Amino acid sequence: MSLYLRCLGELESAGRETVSSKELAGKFSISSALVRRDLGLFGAFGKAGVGYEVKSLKDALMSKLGLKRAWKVAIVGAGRLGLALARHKGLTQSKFKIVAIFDKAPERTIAKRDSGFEVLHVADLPRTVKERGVELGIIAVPGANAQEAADTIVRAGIRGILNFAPTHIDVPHGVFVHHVDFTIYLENLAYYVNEASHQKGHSVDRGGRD
Amino acid sequence: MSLYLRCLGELESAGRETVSSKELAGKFSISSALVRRDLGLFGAFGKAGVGYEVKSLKDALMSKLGLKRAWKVAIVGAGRLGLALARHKGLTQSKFKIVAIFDKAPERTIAKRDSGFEVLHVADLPRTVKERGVELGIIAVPGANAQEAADTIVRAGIRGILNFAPTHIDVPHGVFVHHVDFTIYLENLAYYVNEASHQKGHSVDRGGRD
DNA sequence: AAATGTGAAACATTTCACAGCT
DNA sequence: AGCTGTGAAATGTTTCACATTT
Repeated sequence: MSLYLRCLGELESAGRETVSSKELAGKFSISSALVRRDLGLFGAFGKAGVGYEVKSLKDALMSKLGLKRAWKVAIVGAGRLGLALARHKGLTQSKFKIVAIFDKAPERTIAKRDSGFEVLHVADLPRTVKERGVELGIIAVPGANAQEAADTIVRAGIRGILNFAPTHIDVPHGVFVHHVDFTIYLENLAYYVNEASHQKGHSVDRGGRD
Repeated sequence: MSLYLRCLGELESAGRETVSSKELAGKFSISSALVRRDLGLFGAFGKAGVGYEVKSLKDALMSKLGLKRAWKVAIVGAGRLGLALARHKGLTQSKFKIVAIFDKAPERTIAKRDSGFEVLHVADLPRTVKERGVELGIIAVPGANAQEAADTIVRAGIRGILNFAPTHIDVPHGVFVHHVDFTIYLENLAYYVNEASHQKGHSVDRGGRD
């Protein structure tokens, strides 16, 4: 639930000192009780009658989520998507630092005529991962090469993978994968839009509570 | 649960005629009973002693999910990400057809020197959406412009949005949004990797059942 | 007065276990 | 024999409601 974190960041830069469970609950359409329980899992910080101190709560969450430090990330696949991710504001402004980009054919990627990214050959991956201390990997290769890419980075010692290829990848026990599948997201949207147009007046968001 | 659909597609192209709930369950590490219940929601198709006929089950799912026809999609934002999505194999090979790409400054996008995508000005969006019958929208603009982009496409009549900007967007009731936030995905991975390295031998995947 | 933290209730999801079909 | 479909149990999640703290 790092959504809370995002929210706290916004509140902090808006200059807020404290926030109540009720207010946080409102932003996600959940009950205030659930917010209190969730935050309780991180070792309770609220003051009765006042709420939670934004700054220290954010701090506690970041500790718990392992975000007090930067994480080094490598991208495999320097095609359009890989390069787009490398320069995506959401990432460049986060705790996640892209420290290397690999491709099977670095000399043929658009990185050359693009903004001068240094794209390394996958053959250099194991060594580079070790040298630069890479901890997470992003797979942005075509589906047909995804498993191969996964095998390579797992062998290099990476234990967290964000997979953008439209294919399921198998990894050994102890390695974590999050699969980002655009098509599935669109299918879900299509489903809801479809339903909504059939049954008029139907609602997915049950409206506010509390 | 369009994950089943993906699975059935694979089975079909592998030439399989039937599949049991047990086999499907294995692919997702859930119980076979749950698979049967899920599929039951779509109006039961299995034959006792045999299993489900792959082809007709896939067909039924596609009907239910509104995927018997193609869906027309527009992308707002012709930056690196927008164009990468437009050409992404996962999408181009799906039921979702990108029929227009918009940008505030189409003449400055890399589309010109790129593969000759026709990028339209956002001013043309309302008209084009109507003319081409666009039903879903993808937002691939910087965070600062995301809300503005959302307002524009909602006003044009689109009711399903896939948001790639690292910002929450507000939409009226009846419009569906799926937010794709790379940073949150990485934060989750970081959390798991962090946990796993602390408590040795910890497992997230409880292992196979059935 | 306004909020937290939490036991107990309500609700939702998942699995067990088995009758019944092919 | 092998599988489905489903009541009933088990488990997990969310909310209610209230005693307690500032």
